[in-house]
Amino acid sequence: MQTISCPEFSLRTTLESGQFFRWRERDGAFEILLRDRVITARQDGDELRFEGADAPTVRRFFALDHDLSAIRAELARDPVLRGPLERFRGLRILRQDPWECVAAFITSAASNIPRISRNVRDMAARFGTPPAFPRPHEMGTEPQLRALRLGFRARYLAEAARLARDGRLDRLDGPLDSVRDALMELPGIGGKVADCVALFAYGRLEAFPVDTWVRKTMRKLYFGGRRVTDRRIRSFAARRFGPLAGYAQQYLFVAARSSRAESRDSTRSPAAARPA
DNA sequence: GCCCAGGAGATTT
DNA sequence: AAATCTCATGGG
Repeated sequence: MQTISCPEFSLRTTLESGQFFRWRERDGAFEILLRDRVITARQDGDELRFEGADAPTVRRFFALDHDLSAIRAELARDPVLRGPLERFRGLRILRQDPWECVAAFITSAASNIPRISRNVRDMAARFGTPPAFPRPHEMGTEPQLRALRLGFRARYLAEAARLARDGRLDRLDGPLDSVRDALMELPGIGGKVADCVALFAYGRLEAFPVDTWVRKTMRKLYFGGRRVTDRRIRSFAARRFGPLAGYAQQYLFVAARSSRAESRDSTRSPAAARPA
């Protein structure tokens, strides 16, 4: 068991923010599957206690090198973000493995976080070398993936694995738009998933993934409820949040999702109220 | 039964 | 360039 200092960090908020799916809470600790490692971690204030990997690996994955105080200060210049920044204090953008991130977000199409987690777990159990997620050359065929109930995503995953095996995820750098275009050459990766991978795996903090929740909340908060194209939302975010757009996006995303959960909890009628 | 879900891709308008 | 359909599956 090791301990490292982790000021301005919330392990729980970060893991629960829907950017990474290979973790679970168990016996009061978090079990995190990082590449071929099982990391058990527990946060106690500004200290992170963990085992299963070395400190540099853990610091890099949790992006403890990001100056979150400075990021928050900069983004808090926008009054709209102050609530989310405070409420979800300590949320960081992780550094994930590119292929795992690609596979996870291909499955994310028209899905939801619990189901994505299950899909990722199923693929790992079926094709990987436990506890690692399958490398591209280990991935199953389309029929094998369909058997895991991945639906129309099965073909995308099988083909994307082939391209990843050919090195199509290697050395992606340069302007964000060129990284995006390179990612979008893989089937099942459109603009939104490309931005997720750029942000969560390639450390491109200026990427601004526009999903259904971000679209909804951006319309409401910045466009007077008018409907706008995703392209316009992205260019607005680039201008307004600059190189930290991705951080802004993640705080907006969790805030939008939590307000949904609250309204659902308060409006759902108890089972007893249902006619028998 | 209907609707929506961290969409993408193809087709139509 | 925007609107519309389809693609599978699961949960509310």
